Amino acid sequence: MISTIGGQRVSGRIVETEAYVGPHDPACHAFGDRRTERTRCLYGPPGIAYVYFTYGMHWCLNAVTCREGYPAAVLIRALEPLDGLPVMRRRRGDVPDTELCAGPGRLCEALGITGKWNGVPLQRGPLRIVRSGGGGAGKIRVVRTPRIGVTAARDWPLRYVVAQTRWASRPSRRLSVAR
DNA sequence: ACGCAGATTTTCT
DNA sequence: GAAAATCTGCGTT
Repeated sequence: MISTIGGQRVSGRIVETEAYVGPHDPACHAFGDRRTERTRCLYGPPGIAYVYFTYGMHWCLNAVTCREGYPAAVLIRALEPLDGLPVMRRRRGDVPDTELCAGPGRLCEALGITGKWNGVPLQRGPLRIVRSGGGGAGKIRVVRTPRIGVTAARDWPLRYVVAQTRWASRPSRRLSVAR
């Protein structure tokens, strides 16, 4: 994905995501069909950003999926930094490369994402998610684990991590193979 | 390398 | 008023 927020181009390859699926997912913000100001974009058309604030200091980016009216989204949890590492470091501080975008709050800070970008389209504009550019997508192995920081529905593993990547928010040791 | 607690504020009960 | 889709720093092993 690519961010040109603030006139600075930075990009990275998505290596870790989590799914939050509908009003019957106990971990979903819209569990129990909660239509509130915060979850408004979750119910919107697919392909837009759902950005929320949590733990008093962190922003998290989701891509809204499924159909309009059905609250579902994919949380972007980690990126392999590709372009604009100096810009990321300026925003994140002088941390090791592996910690620049490893975690939903971290990657939002590295990309300059705040609540201001809630509801923007992700196909065009300053925040874009594009198909992997020739990086051998389709050949990669993806593993599946329980979602992080989620106590509800631990038996419903909806976290997806590129196998053996060093860029995830935590190591993916021995895990079941997805898909 | 690992575990724990503190930070900090939005959102909803 | 409590909990939260987290991160960091500091303590101990």
